[in-house]
Order: sequence, then C-alpha cells, then structure tokens
Amino acid sequence: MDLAAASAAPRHLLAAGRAAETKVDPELAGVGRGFNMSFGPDEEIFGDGEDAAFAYHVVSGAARTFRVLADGRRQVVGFHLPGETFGLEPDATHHVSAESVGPSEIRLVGRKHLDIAAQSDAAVARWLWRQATGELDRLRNHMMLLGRQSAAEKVGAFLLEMARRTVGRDAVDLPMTRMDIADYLGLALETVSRTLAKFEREGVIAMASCRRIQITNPAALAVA
Amino acid sequence: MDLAAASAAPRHLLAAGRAAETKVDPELAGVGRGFNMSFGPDEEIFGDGEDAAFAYHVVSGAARTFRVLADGRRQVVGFHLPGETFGLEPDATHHVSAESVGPSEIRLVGRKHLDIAAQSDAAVARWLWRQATGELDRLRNHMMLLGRQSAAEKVGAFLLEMARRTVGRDAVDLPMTRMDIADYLGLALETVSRTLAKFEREGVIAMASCRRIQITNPAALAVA
DNA sequence: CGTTTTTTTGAGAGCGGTCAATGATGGTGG
DNA sequence: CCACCATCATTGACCGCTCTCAAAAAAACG
Repeated sequence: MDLAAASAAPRHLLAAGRAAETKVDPELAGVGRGFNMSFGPDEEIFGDGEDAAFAYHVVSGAARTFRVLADGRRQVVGFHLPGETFGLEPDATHHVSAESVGPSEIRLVGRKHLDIAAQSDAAVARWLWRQATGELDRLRNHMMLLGRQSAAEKVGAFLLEMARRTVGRDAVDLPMTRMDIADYLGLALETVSRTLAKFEREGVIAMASCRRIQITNPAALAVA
Repeated sequence: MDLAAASAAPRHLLAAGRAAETKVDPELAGVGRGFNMSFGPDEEIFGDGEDAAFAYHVVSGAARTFRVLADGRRQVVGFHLPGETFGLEPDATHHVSAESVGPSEIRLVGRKHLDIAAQSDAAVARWLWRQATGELDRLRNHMMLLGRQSAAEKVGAFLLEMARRTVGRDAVDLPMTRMDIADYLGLALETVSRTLAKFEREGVIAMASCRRIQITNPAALAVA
C-alpha cells in the first residue's frame, strides 16, 4: 500500500559502496529527530550490553554486528549495508556489539521517538514489526549456513546474499575483510581466500580486485 | 513424580519425560481459550510456511523446531521442554517446522486471543515481549555455538544448556535422539556419540542410560 | 617509496565426516 | 514370558576437508 516503494524497489541505492546519497526509509525519515554520525574504520558504534537507545540506519559505508567469546573468537552476526537498519532490540539492551567496517555515515534515531511515532503512525509500527521479523529470519538463515554446509557452500551463499542486497547487479563489492567474512561464515580466513580462488579458477566468479567480485555463474553458487 | 519440586521451580516438572501435570505460564493461562492436544513421536505440530495461528506451550514431552534444506539436510533450530512456549512469530507465518520428539501434550492458544489479552493486560504484553527477546537471544547463542566451536565444546554447551533448563539438577534427561542433537549442533550423530563417550571416559559425565546423563564436572564442559 | 595491513598460496596435521559393523533398547506378537 | 524385529546408539577404520603455521605477494597508507 503506502509502502509499495519500500518493498518493491527496496532500500539499497549504492551501486558500488562508494559514499553517495542514500534514501532513508520513509518510515524512519518521518520520525524526524534523528542525527547523523561519521565513524572511522573499526570504530565502535555500540557495545554488547549497553542500553539500546537508538536505531542505526546506514547512510553510507557498512557496519558489522558481532559477539566475542571469552577466548577472543569472534562471531560476526551480520553485515549492514546502506539503506539497512540495525541495532533495534526488543528489549532495552544491545545483545551484540557493532563496529563500522570502513568509514561510514550512520543516522541515529532515538528509540523513544520511534515508539512515539509508531503509536500515531501505523506505517511506522508496521515497519518496526517488519524489522523484527526480518532480523529473526536472517538469523535463522544464517544458522542454516553455519551448521550444515561446506566451505564452498558457505562462501557461495554469502556471495549470493551480498549480490541480492546490491543494486548494481553486475558486480558485488565487499567492504569487509576476508577475516570479517571468515568470522561471519565460521571459517578460517585462509579458507575463504582459497574458496574464492577456486571459484575464480572454475570460472564461476571474476575478481576485478579482491574487494570487487563479478558473479559469472550464479547457479554454480546455489546450494546443491 | 515429585510435585513438591514442581512448586519450588514452576516451569519444569518432568524428572524423566513421563507425562505429568505442568503449570502453564500464568500469563498464558490467564488468556483462557486454549486447548490441549496430544502428539505422537515425530508427529508434525506445524509446518514451515503455514499460518501461525497459535502459540504452542509444552505441557509434557518435548518438541523440536527445524528447517530442512532442499537436499534433506536438517538444522534443528531449538528444543522445547515442558513449561516453554514456541511457535510465536512476529508475523503471521511460521518460518520453521515443528514436530513432537516423543509423545507429548501441547497446549495451543490462539494468537488472536493472545493479542486481545495483551491489549488489556500489561503482564501478558510484557510476557509476549520477553518471549521475542528470549528467542532472539537463544538464536544468537546458538549461532555462536554453530560457527566457532569444536565438537567437544558444542556437546558440552548443549549438556549445560539442557541442565540449566532442567529442575532435577542431579541428572539431565534427553528426550531427543543422537541424530536430533547432531542436527542441532551441526555435527554427525557419530561425533555426538563419540564425544559423549569421551566425556564419560574422562569422568566429566556419567551415563545412567544413553538418555539420562549425570554431569559430574560441569566446569570441564564450559567454554575455554 | 617505505611501512603496514591485507590477501594469497603452500605444506602438513588433525578433527570430524562417511561407511560399515556390532551392541542395546523397546515394542509386538507368538 | 520369551523370541523377534525395528530403531537407536556405539565403536572402528579410513579419508578428506578445513585449520594451523608459515611465508610471499599485493594492496593500502602516509
């Protein structure tokens, strides 16, 4: 209905991950009261356990959310690209940490304002709901990946997911390091690198640079 | 069975998986309008993609929620023990399938009734909120397990988790098969069996039967 | 242009998966 | 009550994938 634009041609504007203007979700923009912040590479955006006072909307760049185990092992929970929102928790506390991947521009909107807006504006309320659903679904899909698939399947699924979230269909651009990808997929970074090399040898992908990947044969990346 | 223990710690009654009366969450009970159903071993409770018309509350027995990949590989998303509720989705559709593990008694409460009750009763609303938070957290913890840990750490964490959710502290009882556990942890069932055997050789656990495990040295199971 | 970080590539080992056989367990019917 | 059968669990042997360690190559940065 009123959200047709948002759902049909979703929220990703960036063709190549270079800083550019991105449209903010109309529901989020309507709330007003937000403000933008710039973050440098690897800079903390919020920490696990802190109060969740804001929703974070990526304007440009990218963010990662993650948890660390006591011994330092890290599990990246998700990557967040321009046009996407993260950091919304059902309760008042963050259960993951968040960092900027490269330099990024993030728009912060106070939770309080969001909740108020949701009460008077059904579209905002629906949007909040959809965020929660989407996050749950993302997590379950991610779990499928982590638990039962080979390295090739994991990396393949990752590439397809990134491609899906990128408008410039021709080439996926990866703002994150191999290490980030490895911690996202539950692999060693060397395995990620090797798997990509294998895909390239097989002619499934072409790498313009190590951060810019052309998917030549998407079908070969899909799960068996 | 011992009902005294039940009143001390309301949620879990079953010492040994035998049918017994379990107290329903007060918030859920207050809604009324629910009804009970019995399920046989491996019987479907609901399917992935179906309408999510009910909340499912385990009275006795146990349930598993899971997803299957096209090629048959299965990822168990969660086990649900007496006193726990599952099948609540933020939107109107199930995103996992659910089956009864053994014979079980499940109480179904219509979502519509829940939503109505939540509007007039703040306690019910809070309870719904807490369910969502808990599920999100469970999923993220599960992800940590799947991605970055060894078989021993996975099985250890699983045992500790089951112990935490069991009132009869002395011994954990596992209603599910080794296959179920394997699909939950992202391992082969043989690996689960071997790991349990190793724990027993090391004196960390004692197995009264293969479904009933005594944790002798919990510290040895905790993550490094 | 030197320095640092990131990525690639190699060699080797170990963990866990697969295949296969044996041992328990529980339910059913003679 | 016991024999039988189906299911589940255990154990063994072996192999391959992925991790670890190590070093070179490439890219990013000042």
